Amino acid sequence: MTNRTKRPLTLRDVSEASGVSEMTVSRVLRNKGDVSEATRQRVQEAAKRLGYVPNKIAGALASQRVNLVAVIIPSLGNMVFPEVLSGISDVLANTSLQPVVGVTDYLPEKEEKVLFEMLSWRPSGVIIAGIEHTEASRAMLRQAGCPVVEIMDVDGEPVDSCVGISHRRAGRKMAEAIIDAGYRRIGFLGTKMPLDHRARKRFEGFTRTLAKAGIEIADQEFYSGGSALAKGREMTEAMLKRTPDLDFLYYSNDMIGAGGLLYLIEKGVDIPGKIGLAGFNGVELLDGLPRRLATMDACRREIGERAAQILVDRHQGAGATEGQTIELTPTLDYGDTLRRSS
Amino acid sequence: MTNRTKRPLTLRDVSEASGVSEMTVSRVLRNKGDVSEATRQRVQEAAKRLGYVPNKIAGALASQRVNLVAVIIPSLGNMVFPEVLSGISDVLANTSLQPVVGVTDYLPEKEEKVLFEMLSWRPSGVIIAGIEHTEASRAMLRQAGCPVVEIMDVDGEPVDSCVGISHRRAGRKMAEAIIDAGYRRIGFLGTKMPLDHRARKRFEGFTRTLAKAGIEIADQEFYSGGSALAKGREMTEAMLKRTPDLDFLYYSNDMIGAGGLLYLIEKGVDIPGKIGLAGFNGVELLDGLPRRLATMDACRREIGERAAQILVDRHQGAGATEGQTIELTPTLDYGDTLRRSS
DNA sequence: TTGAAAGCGCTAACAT
DNA sequence: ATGTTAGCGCTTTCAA
Repeated sequence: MTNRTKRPLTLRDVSEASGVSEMTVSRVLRNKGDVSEATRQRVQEAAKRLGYVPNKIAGALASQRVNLVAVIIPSLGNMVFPEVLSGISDVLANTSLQPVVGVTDYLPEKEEKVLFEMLSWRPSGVIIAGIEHTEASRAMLRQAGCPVVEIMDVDGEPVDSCVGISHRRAGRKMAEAIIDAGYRRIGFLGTKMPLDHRARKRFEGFTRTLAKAGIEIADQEFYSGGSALAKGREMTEAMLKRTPDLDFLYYSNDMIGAGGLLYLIEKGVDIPGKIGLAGFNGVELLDGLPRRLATMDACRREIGERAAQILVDRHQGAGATEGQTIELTPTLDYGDTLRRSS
Repeated sequence: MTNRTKRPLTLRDVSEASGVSEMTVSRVLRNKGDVSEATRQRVQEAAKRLGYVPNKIAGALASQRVNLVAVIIPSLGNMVFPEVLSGISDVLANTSLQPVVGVTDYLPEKEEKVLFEMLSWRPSGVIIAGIEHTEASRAMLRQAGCPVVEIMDVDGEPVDSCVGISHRRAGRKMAEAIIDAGYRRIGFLGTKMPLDHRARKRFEGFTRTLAKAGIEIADQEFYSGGSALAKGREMTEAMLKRTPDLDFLYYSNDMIGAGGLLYLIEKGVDIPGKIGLAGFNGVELLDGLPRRLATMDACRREIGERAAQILVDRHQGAGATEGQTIELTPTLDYGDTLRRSS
């Protein structure tokens, strides 16, 4: 009934057990080519009885085809990438393609390593977060011999296809909404991550737009490590102690924003009257908070879906989409913490 | 300088470019066997210049060795598995083994599919969440021909090795603490997930222990979908409206517990005096809440580390650990929402 | 509809 | 220290 030896079963074992040639067994197992119903039955019965699991390594080598899509992201821990992944999975679920995830921890050298490792499995496509890579990584992507989609960010020069939002524009949009609402003494709280280019670009777009309106960031603080919620609370307290006349706090992500929000609610501060708040990302978590934090949706799910769709299309020969860039538009959610206008 | 053809480069290309035999090129690229410094230089230069990326498919087939560890988990969305993964990654980072993640969405059929798919790549080891699997899955695991570690849960019959906690015991422990603290009118709020066996076991251990003390669950409610935080808030409100005399709420996870906590703080309810609360998991998120929810640490990180370590040991021939079960002990954190004793 | 032969790109094992 | 040979387990291609 079962395989007593430790040697994994091969096609040959199924062939012998069913009295059908290896080639025909292969055809049955892949549903390819014409096989008589009788033979098909016998083969399937034998394969099942033995508990045969095909060897994709051999199959891939022989067919020069690998149904894997390399997905390379910075982290699994912050909610944003799992959502992108789920968009990717959903689209690929209806195809023969399978996502394989690699994590870089926001480290360019690790990205290089992971990329090299994944490319050495000759995937059918690559989805990689961000548009900034080392020269070596870019070279690998160019020569991968398969479609490449850079995601999340469109501010830069993609190697091939690209799906994302403009984080500079997102920062700008938020700045405009804040100015329009009449806030003038603005503080910024973010992560101390020189390698998070998207957060950096939002910050740049934000400050630049304020500057054009003659406003300078009144105070700013960056953190690293620890629980984002707790950090948001602490940083907010510290900043308001230092600069009590602030009337708006812009957080680089929703989690620290939520921490700040909880703190201010506790203190009984009038939001958004005395002080306004906004984060970034539109994480579902926020739904349960006492008040809804203003935020901007980064289109994470859709980014995953569109990226996967590009790979699926190109996998099926539609080379038309080669090198295209899709820019999505994040929507601003005023929530309960950002006035509509002054 | 770069590969203009779309055909991926092979060892042979590097061999020709460097004037060294394929075999020696292979040795250089794998740091295996004796190669003179001079040859090594030439080969490495050529490989780098061409942008050669080795073909692991061919390598794996020839060597009958795959440096992949299949990691199969139900979900990426709820924080607990990313932490397990990071434990696994950290341990494997110092080895030649690489984790590859598959997600089952808590669906046994999908688990079967994912498992089959991953085993067809002939991984060097399998780490799979849970101890309940379909008969077909168990058969595959038995015959995988590589070490298998089932994680998270030890209440049952593992196929091979096992690392986790006893969720029944965890439920019992929480019940005991609650009883000791003098609470008597207890409500339970959880996920409507018949397939989340660990939540089910905690619930069983919990109710059974209460029953022994002559206490019955006074009210209970299960949800599915939506934001956990928001659901926790809504369910708490609904339950207290329905059964106002409850003096304790036990949540099947920290996120809904946090939702309930925020709601009750808002209402100005005396916690843990008038009503006590507890969740499960010890998620870092909780650190930023106004008060610390009582919870129980599920040893997620350590589970990942120990499981990976078992695979590493067995990969290096130490068959001694075969079939062992490691039961970790979750620690109870009283936080600010569970009295110490009556 | 089925089978036989020839690789896929690499590495183990054995020369030299 | 380097090269040669023979596969790994499949699939492609061509023949029957």
